Amino acid sequence: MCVVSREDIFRVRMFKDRGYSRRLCGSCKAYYWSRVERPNCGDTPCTDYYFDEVPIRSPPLSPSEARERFLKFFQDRGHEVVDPYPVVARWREDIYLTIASIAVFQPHVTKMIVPPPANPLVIAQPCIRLEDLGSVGYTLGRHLTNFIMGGHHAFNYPDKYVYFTDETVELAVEFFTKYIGAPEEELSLKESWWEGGGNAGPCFEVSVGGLEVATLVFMMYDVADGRYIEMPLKIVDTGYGIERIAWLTQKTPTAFHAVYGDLVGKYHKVLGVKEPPESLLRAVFKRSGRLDLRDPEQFRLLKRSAGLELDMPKEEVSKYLDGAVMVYNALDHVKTALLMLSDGVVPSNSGEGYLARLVLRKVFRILSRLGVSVDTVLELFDLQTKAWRSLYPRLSSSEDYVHQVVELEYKRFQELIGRAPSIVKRYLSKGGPGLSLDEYVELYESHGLPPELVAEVLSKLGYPAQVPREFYAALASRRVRAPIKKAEAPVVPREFYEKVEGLPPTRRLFHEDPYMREFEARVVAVVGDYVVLDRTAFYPEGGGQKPDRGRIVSGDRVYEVVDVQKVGDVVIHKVRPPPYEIRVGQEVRGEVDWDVRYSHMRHHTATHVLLGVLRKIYGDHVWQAGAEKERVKGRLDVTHFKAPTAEELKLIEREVNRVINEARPVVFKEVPKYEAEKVYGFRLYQGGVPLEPVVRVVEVEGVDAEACYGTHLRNTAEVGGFKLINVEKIQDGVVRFEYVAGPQLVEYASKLEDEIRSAEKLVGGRLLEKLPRLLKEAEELKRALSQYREFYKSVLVNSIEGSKEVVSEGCAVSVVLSELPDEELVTRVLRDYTRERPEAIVVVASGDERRSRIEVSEGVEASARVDAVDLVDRLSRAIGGRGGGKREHAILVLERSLRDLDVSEIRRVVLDRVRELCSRR
RNA sequence: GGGCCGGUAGCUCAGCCUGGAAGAGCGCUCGGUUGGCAUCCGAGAGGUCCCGGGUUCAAAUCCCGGCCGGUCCA
Repeated sequence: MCVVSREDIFRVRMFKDRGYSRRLCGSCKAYYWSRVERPNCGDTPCTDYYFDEVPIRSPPLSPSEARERFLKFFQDRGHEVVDPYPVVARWREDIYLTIASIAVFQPHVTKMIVPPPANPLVIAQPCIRLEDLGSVGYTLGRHLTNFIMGGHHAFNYPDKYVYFTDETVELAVEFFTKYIGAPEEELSLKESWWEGGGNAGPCFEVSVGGLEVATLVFMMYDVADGRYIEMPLKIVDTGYGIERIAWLTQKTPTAFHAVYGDLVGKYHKVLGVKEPPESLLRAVFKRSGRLDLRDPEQFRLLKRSAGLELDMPKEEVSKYLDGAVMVYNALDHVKTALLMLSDGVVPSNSGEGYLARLVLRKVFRILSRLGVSVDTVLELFDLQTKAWRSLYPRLSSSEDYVHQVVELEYKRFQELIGRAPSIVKRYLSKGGPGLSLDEYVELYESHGLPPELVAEVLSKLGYPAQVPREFYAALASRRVRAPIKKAEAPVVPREFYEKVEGLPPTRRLFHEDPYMREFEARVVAVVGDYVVLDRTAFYPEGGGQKPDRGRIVSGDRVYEVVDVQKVGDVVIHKVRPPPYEIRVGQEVRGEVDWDVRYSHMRHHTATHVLLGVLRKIYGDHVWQAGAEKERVKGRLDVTHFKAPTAEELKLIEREVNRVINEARPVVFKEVPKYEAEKVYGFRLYQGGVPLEPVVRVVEVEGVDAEACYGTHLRNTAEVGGFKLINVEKIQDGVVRFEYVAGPQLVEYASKLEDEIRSAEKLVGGRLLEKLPRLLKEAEELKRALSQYREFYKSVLVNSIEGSKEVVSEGCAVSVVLSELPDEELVTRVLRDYTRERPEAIVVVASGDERRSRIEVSEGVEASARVDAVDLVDRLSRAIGGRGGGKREHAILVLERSLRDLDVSEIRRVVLDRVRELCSRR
C-alpha cells in the first residue's frame, strides 16, 4: 500500500522550526504531529469534543463570515478567488453531485487537458454528500448532507512549481492560529491517506479541540486497477470545513445552531417541537463526537447517560432529543433539496433526479410524522430561501419552480402513503401470518414503504406488528455494486481507430463555413473503407446531428460518402465502392449532399431555438437530456416535471415561430473555457461538457447560447417554420419533443394528407361526416346481434329441453348439436342452464367444417356423481379428439367437421356412463 | 444504467401459484323503498384481462420479447 516513504512527505519544514513532534495515538494507532504531548491524536472518535473549552480569539462567525475570512486569508497570500460551481456536477460523467472542491477541476485540469483558471487558487464550493443521509441530526452536526468546502489548490506541473507540502501546512497553521485564533498547542495534524475519484495521496487531518476542521491532501497518484501510478501533476487539494469553522468560533452545542442561527428556533416553532434545554444539548455534545451510528444502540445509550448526568427522566430526554433530531434533519434536508432544485434538478426515479427525490422523501417522512400540511412544508422551504438568498442568488430566481416541484412531490409522496394499506393487505393475503422479513424488504424496495410505515399500517389493521430487527442489515446485504459504465458499441471498428489516431487533425471546413458545399482536399490516409482527408466540409456525426452524405470525386471516379465519423480530431469518411483506387497524396473533390445537410442545419438551429424558448417558458430546470437532428425531423428531450398541456404546446410553437420570423442572427465564437462559463454560465453545457481549453459557443441572439460543434444557419429565418409533431413524457422527469422545420413541414403535411385521403377512401366520404354514421351503424349491428343471440339462446335451450332424458333422480342428460359456430354463446347458455338445474348434464356439439367442439356442462348435483372430465375422456376414446376441464365443465376438441360427428354415438357413450354412475345406488 | 413490483369494468382491486365458464365492492342507468345520516331491495349496461410471439385441444393464468406505471439502488 505504502508507495513512498510517508514520513518524508509528512516531515514538513515548519514542524522542525516550530517544535512539532511526530507522536503515536494510543487509541487509533495513527501518527500525528503536535507541539505538545497529548493523550491521543486529538480527533474524534479518539477524544470527546472539547473545543467549547478551547479559547478562540476570533469573534463568533456565521458560515458566510467564515467563508469570507477564509477566502480573504488565501487571497491575501497570493491565491486568486474562483467562483464556485453548481452543486450538480453536470461536467462529470462519474458523479452526480459536487462532493468536494477538487471535483470542480476533475477531470479536465487533473488530467492536464485544460489549465486551471488560476494557480494557486482558492474557492468556497458548496458541496452535497448523501452518504450520511441517515446519520444527520443524531451527531448534532458532525454529519451534514450539504456544506461549503473551502479549498486552496495549487497545481504543480513538471515545468511549473507553485508550492507543495511545506507551504500548505504553514498556511493552514497560520490560518487557524493567527487568523481564527486557536492556541497552537491545541492543533493536531494526523497523518492519513486519501483516495477518491481515481486519485490518491497522503494527507493531514487538522483538528482543534476534537473537531476536525480541515484536510490537507497532497494528490500524487492515479489509481488504476489497485495500483498507484505517480502523476506528472502534483496537486495541493485542501478542504476546510466552513461550517466547522463557524461552529468552532460560535461554540454552540450543535452545528445546526451555528449554521442555521435563528432558523433553528423558527423550525421548532413551525413544526411544533419543543426545543431541548441547552444543558441537555451540552451533555449530548460532549459525547456526540464518539457516536458511531453503525450501532443503532449507541444513540439510546447516549441519551441514557446524558439523562443520568442531568438527572432527567429518560422519557423526557427521549422526547426532547427525538424531536430535535427531526428538526435538525428538516433543516439540513430542506437546504440540500433547495440547493439541488435551484440548480435545476428535476426529481425523478433515476439519475440525479432520484437523489433529489430521495432527500425530499426523507424530509417528507419526518414532516408527515409531525402531521404538517403542504403549506407548512412550503413555509420551511421559504424560510431557508430567505436565509440563504444572499449567499446563493439563484435561490431567488428558482422560487416558483421550487414551489411547484415541492408541492407536486409532496402530493406524490402522500399518494404513496395512501396506497400503503392496500399494498400491505395484498402481501398479507399471500400466506403466512403477518409479514416475513423478506416481505418487509420487498415492500420497501418495490413499493417504497419504509418498515415503520408498514408496521403502523399492520397495527391499524389489527395485526401484531414490529419492524424486524434485522431489517436494515437485510437491506444492506442486498446492496450489490453494479458497474457504472456500459460499453458502448463502437461505430468505427477498433483496428481502424488505432490506425487513424496518430494522424494530424483534420481541418474542419464545415466550421469555417457551414454553407460550403464543395471543396478540394488531399488524401491523408486510406484505412479499409474509410478515407481521411487533410480538410473536409463533411460533418461527422456528433452532438446529435447525423453525419453528412455526398460524394468524393477522384478524377473520373465517384465515391458515395455513406458515413462520416470522427476519431479524436480526425474526420473519417466511409465510402462506397471501397476506395481501392484512391492513393495517399492524391487531390480529390468533395461534394456535400446539400438537401440532407441543410435539413440537418435547420433542425439543429430549430433545436437551439426550441430549447431557449422552453427555458424561457418553464424555467432554468429545463436541460437538454438528449437530442437528434435528422433530415426528416428533429428531436429534443428535456428535463421537466410534467407533460405539457395543449395550450402550452401552442404557446411553444408560437414562440419558436416568432423567433424564426424575427430573423435573429446565429453567431459562433471560440471562447476560452473559463471566460465562456463566466459570461454564459453552465447553461452552455446542454449537450455535455467538451474537454477543451477553448469552447465553440453557438449563440442565437437573445434566445440561447450553447457550447456546440454542429453546423448552424446564419439566421433563424432560414429555419423557415416550425411545427411540433409529437410530444410525450418518455420517463419520469423527461419530456420528448419531435418537430419538423422548413420544407419538411410540407413533407409532413402531405403525408398527413395522404393518410387522411386513404382513410376517406376506406370509409367512402369525408371522415367527419362518415365516421359518426359508421359508429352509429356499428352500434346498431351490435344491438341486432345481441337480439339474434338472445333468440338463438332460446332455440338452444328448447333443443336441450327436448332431448332431455332423465336417468335417475338428480340426473338428466341432454345431448344436442348446435349448428351455429358461436362458442361463446354456447358456453354462456350452458352455464346459465346448468346453474338453475342442479340435475342437468348437458352435452353440446358445435363447430365448423374443420373443427368441432363438444362441451360438457353439469349442475351441482349431477357433477357430484358424474365427472365431466371423465365423460370427455370416454368420448375421446370412442370418437377421438383431445381435451379436458374441471368436474363440472369440460371440453373436447376434434380436428373434424361438425358434419362428421355422430350425435347418437355421443349420446350413447354419455348415457352409458351416466347410467352406470347414477343408477348404482 | 441495474434490480424488484405492478398493468383485469369508469375507480379500487380479486382471480394467476396449481391453465379449463371473466369476478367483487364502489360508481353509472332503470325500477321500487326512504325525511336525512355512504338508506335499503331488485334489475341492467359496462371488458383489446397492456401489446406481440411461443407452449397447449385450451392462456387473464405458463414461457419469451416489448410498452407503460411504480419503487429501490448506482
